Amino acid sequence: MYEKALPSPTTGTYPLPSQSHESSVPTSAACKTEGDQDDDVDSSFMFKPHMVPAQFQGFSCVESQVQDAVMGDGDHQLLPPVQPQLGYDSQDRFLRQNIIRNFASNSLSDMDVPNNVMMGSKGLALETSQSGVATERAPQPQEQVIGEDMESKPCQEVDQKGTYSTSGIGKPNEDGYNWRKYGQKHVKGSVHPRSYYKCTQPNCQVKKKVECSRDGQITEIIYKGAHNHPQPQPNRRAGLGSVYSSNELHDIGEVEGSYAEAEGGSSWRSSHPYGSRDNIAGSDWRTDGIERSSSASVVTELDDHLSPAQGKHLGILESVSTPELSSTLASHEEEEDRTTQGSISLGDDADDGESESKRRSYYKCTSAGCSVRKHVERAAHDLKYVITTYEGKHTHEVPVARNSSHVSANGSAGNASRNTSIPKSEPQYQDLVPRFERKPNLGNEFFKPSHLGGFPSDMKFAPSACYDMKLPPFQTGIPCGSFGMNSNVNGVHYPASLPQPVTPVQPFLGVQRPKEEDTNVSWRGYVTLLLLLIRND
DNA sequence: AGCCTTTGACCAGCG
DNA sequence: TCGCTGGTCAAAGGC
Repeated sequence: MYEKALPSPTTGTYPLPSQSHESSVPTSAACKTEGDQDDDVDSSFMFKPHMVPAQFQGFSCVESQVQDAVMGDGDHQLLPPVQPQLGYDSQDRFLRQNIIRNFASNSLSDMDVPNNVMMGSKGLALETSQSGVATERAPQPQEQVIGEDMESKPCQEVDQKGTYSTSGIGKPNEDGYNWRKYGQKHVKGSVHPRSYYKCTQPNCQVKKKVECSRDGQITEIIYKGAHNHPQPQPNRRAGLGSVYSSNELHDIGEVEGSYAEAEGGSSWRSSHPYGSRDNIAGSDWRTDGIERSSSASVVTELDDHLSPAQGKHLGILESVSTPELSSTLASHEEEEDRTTQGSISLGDDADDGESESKRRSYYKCTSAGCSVRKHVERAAHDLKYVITTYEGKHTHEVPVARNSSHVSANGSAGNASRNTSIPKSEPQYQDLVPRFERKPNLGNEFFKPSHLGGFPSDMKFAPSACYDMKLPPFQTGIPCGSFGMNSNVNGVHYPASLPQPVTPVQPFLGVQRPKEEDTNVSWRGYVTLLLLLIRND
């Protein structure tokens, strides 16, 4: 089971909404290769074709093509199999497995989505930084809408009394420890019941609170305390198949994903506690706390008796791993967060890359009345992959100011006045030049704005900013031209108009940060670049 | 028999 | 002091 763990914490794991209004998107016909994929969602970080919403199929198609280009063997696995590795994010696995179950149990037809719910506009953005193998994520369910409907098909069992039953859904012991449920309450302010678990180890005082949505997804896990014992062997009757090393738990609290990337020309609010509450690079990225909707949020409460050193270690885990971010997103609240949230397993040697890979940021569009969200995360399997999931449909037009500005190579934005918290010189990031001066003739529906961030198809875009691409620098110093980029690789044709990046490229190990100029239209650049990079991966 | 979940009751903190 | 709320206890029952 774990040997097939998905490379991304949330890939292929969300119930997929109907995509009623995305009829313009090429579907399976154009991405037929997707249909050949293995049904085992665990194995290959991919989606069942019938579960892929139309708009995602578009991306899936891109990925398939890309994968063909990369692998050249017809294997449409989007990503290489993930080998079991010690220290792999247990939370990711935990959530992943949980979500996988839901994903597997939910087809599009199973979703009862009210017409007034903009689930159909959920978009999927493919982002890549260097090697360019795109990752994709299924849309996150809008728990507030779908999950609330008891009349819809709840994945979570509801017993005869109408109460929740957490049994069989995201077993709380899937983090590798054995837990005994000692209570359940319906807390105020949450639509989901909260279950209380204790570690079954005699002298272990670790507790955790788990909230599950009706569709069975764990929306929140709060750990309290630290295990004083090694992880038990997975021979218990419950939680079979959940084998997490004890040091995986150190990741549980690490949802403090803090990189953000502004796109769509909209303002975003990060739900991440470390999120870019500042107007990072010009977009209104704000944090609004732990996201509790679709994908789970996991917060670890540090036990009171944690030593200062331990607490310090936590801070290291969350900040040092992403120094760029710390430099740009630090705030007094961050310090506070560090003291209240963290990982449990304190003695582990946290791999910086691994920690970084688990950083998961949530953003909300700050435009009034606009409920669009996006979720940016780094794929767990490979830090080079950044996964952005869009949820909802913008109800407003793209802020003009953000479309009309360009970013200089050093990251300073044209609308620098909005970037008061961000150093104008941003060595970690740079535009991938050249910007497109004209539209790449992709001729692909996938790149319609409506599929890239949920903007209405009739959204107007500022041409001048259409193809700005914001990508992190590459370290290799190898000009893209040396990658042998051409318009036809492995039989995959790439539009001749695709830009030929000429800047040195470096592996992206940092965090992408939002940029004001990252308009929705720049996503085209992302996708285009994706193709370019993957060809030369 | 042991372990677990369920669930109503109880307790403590807080405004 | 009271009511609200979150957290915990413990009996009952299931597996």
